[in-house]
Amino acid sequence: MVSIKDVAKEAGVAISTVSKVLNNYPNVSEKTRKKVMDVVDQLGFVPNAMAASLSSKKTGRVALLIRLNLSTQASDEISMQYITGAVQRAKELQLDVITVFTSMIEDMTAAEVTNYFESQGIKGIIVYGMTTRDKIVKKLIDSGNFKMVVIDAPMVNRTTSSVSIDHKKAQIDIARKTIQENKCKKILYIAGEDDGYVTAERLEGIRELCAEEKLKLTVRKGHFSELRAREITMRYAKSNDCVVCASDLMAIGAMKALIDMDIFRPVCGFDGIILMGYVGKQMNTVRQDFVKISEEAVEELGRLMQGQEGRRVLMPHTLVRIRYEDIII
Amino acid sequence: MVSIKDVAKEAGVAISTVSKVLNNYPNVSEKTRKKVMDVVDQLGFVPNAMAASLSSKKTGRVALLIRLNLSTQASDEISMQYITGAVQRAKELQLDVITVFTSMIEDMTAAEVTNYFESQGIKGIIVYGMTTRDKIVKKLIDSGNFKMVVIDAPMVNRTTSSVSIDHKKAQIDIARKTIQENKCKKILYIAGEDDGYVTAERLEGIRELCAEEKLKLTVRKGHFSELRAREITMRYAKSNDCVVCASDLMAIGAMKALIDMDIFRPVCGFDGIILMGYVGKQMNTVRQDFVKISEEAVEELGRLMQGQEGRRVLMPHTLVRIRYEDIII
DNA sequence: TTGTATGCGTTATCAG
DNA sequence: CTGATAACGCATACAA
Repeated sequence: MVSIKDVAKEAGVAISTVSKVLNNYPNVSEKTRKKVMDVVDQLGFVPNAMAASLSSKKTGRVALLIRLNLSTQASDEISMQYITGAVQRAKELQLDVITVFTSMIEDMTAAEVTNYFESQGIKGIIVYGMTTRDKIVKKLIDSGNFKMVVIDAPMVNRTTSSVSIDHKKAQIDIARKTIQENKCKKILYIAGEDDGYVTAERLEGIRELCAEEKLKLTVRKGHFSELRAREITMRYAKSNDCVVCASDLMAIGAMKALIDMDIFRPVCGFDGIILMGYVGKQMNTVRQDFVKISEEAVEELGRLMQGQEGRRVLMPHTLVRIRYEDIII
Repeated sequence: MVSIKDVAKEAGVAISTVSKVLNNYPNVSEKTRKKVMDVVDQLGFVPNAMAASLSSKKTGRVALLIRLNLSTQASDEISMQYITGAVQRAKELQLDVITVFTSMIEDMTAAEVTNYFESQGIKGIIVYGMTTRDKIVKKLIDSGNFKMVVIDAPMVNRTTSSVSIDHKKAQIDIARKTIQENKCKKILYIAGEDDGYVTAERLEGIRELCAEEKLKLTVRKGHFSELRAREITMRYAKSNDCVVCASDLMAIGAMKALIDMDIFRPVCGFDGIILMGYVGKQMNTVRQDFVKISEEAVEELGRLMQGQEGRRVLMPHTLVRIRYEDIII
């Protein structure tokens, strides 16, 4: 393995000079800079990241903390897009990411998790799918030991930023569109999980809309489960004229139930997953760009690691209808 | 951050002694071992992985080299399961993984990729979705610089193992089952991509079966594309009585085409993705356990890193029918 | 502007 | 069995 020493020798300069060139120090003559860079290119030298971080106490390592909800198709799709966005942007920012699933740390204490991450040289963490019950993540955030970015949870402090779409507004937008298109009066809302931060925000949205528009609102908890949504629809759809769901998966469950019941009710979902194109009936849904959200999270983490303070970052959403013709490739 | 020095001081021994305890060296008295371990637990000490690998020249870092085919639902699901299996097993084996997409290295030379991985302390690589056109990966394998495990491609040498199901046999199994159940005589086979290793193996399987059973066989290339499969089905299904597809996605495309054509032909797929449950019509398919395959790949990589030679590892497959009732949660 | 020397947290070699 | 001490590859304060 070619080291900085080899480069120094070959270029006829001191190790520290090579280091300075590599790290863009100001006080290096253009001549030596070029000489060094030539040798670097010639030898194909790439600094040993381990040694560099050991010496400088700085690393570019960040962890992606991902909750594997269930093995539903939907969450796989979303998780993969999160990972894709993060890994790509990280590469561009010269960061390297390691992927960690919450299941792997859930039997550790916060101190153990901290030690583990620190031993791995991890300086930043992006949290996907945090719930109100995540005590360990909460402690990590409060400790200030790591720079953190939390997706979809309103955690902000000096070392923590949040990145998400405006869930409340998105829920209002998609529900209003669906309701207006079909002139609905009685809304069945199938909500998500109690412990999800987004559940509360979306619920607030639909409540506000229904109050404003003087619509009758029935709320049931679907726990982001397709099956539960199906059951709820079977039971309550007849006495309502619209089914608003807090996730696409639940919207699919509801729609399939309606088909089986042989009645029509407009249904809208949330997330914009491709699966929506396979159900047969088109539905309105909120499209979140999970890749972009994750890219932005990495970028925000980069800013935090450069000393900036935590803040709330809002990402745009769009209203779409996913058709089979659009997704088939 | 608590270091080995702190532990040594607290335990009243030398740094080297602590190191020996940590690395299970033989020549340490039980008494000092316990004394040291107590302090380790008490201080919550975890060795700095960077420093350790810098010193020992050993690391437990492996890279997952993943090809993002297209943003089709199917490949997201499969990729995510690969990642899940790898990350989980890696954690158990005390390895840490970094995720790399082939798109990120495709504009580099093999030498650059090697330098990059070496600079990151990566000793092993698992390759998912290698094609016959992957020159860089091929060079990586031939160079012997890394221990490698290749999924679904028959690359084996001293430092390289392959892990996969028996694609030929699986294709024969699923096709035979479908053909027998429906007493078919004329088979339309929609194959995958020319540059995929599995494509050739599966094709060999269906050819062998048709020759053996004296069935008429028509082969068309679907390029793993749902749309292409649809088009092929539209054109050739009427003159055949069975559609065998080299992937579930193509099977879905074929089935939807048949429904639109309003004719019935038995269709079978390959992979066992959950999406199959959403199409309405049940189909036979080969189920691959991608999580287990990836776990096995990590384990095999571990063996290689411990000095064992490369070999071919075959994983089991099963024949299934995916119904909506089974996947809804 | 360049070079020398020290240290980062470990492992490993070699005396004791 | 235990303890100094020299690497590992690099960054950096300081000297030249």
